Amino acid sequence: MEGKKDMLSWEQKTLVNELIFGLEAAKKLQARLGEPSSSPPSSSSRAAEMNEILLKQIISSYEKSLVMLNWSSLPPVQLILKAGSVAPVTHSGVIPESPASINGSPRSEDFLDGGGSSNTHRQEHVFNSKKRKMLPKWTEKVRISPERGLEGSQQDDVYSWRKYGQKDILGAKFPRSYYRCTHRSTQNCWATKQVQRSDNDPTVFEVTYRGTHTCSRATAAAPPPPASPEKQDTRTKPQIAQTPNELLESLKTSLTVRTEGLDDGEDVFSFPNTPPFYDYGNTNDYFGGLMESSPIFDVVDWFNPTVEINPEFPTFLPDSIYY
DNA sequence: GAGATTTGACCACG
DNA sequence: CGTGGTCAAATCTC
Repeated sequence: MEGKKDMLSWEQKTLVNELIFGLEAAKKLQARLGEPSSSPPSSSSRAAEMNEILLKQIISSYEKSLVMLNWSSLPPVQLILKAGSVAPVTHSGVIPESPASINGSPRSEDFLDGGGSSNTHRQEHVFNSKKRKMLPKWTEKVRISPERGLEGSQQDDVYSWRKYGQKDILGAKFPRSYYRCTHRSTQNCWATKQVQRSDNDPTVFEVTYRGTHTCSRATAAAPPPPASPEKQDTRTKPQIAQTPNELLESLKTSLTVRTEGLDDGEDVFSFPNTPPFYDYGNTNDYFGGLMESSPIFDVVDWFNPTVEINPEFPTFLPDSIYY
């Protein structure tokens, strides 16, 4: 299974280069457009907003294309989504595979198989965990605040997650919950995420995503049971909800995503809440009070946020991030 | 009854 | 050998 790790074909490389080029160009444009201060919040901002959205879509497309090509070592994106409120809920980073890891098999259909033979199970497991290590991984922090509900990016929460485990982590006060995409078996979507409440600040949850969804989001969201993992977690679980578990439920909201600046680090721009004009397929139409998650965030989701090391988590972050 | 969660056990990795 | 991640049977909820 490892045999074919050779590099991409010339065409592929060229393609990747082109994509990267386009991506970079889009990002620059984005940086230029994104000057929050100069735009009057009212009138022109709408147009600007649109521009940003479109830009994001463009960038997102590039990124997705790259991801599809298995070329995930994208340069960090520099976007800062801002819920516009409180605490800088930070968003920590991502580390895409190292450039060197342009891994061969452009297609990951290998996992297919799914053959349910009990025998394969273990192997499948092993196999996956191996591959999983190569998946992009990033962490976001979601803060729950009594008034604002959730802060943090919820990009991925449009997807439906299924909890498959919980574990006490050494040195951590709170257990860590493991979720995987509900469509794992049906669509071979290997995206997973881990949710862990911060020791220091119980109102903050660190959500570590691994891998991007290969399932069709539209499909995923179509059956509107937007179950938020945390929510579910809370729900059936009379457990010791230390605190704002309920808030957690309302969780699915906006989050401050902070992707570190790449070019200059100074042009950060914030995203206003975006209008739900995006149509990712009928999706959960609602962003009502607590938006499910703005499509935009979805787009952004494809970016590989840069790691932002938080003083509070100096130790493990760097390490765990690199894979 | 289907699908999701809980929870103890298993496994791989460092 | 300890720890983190995943599995899977039992259980729960709708």
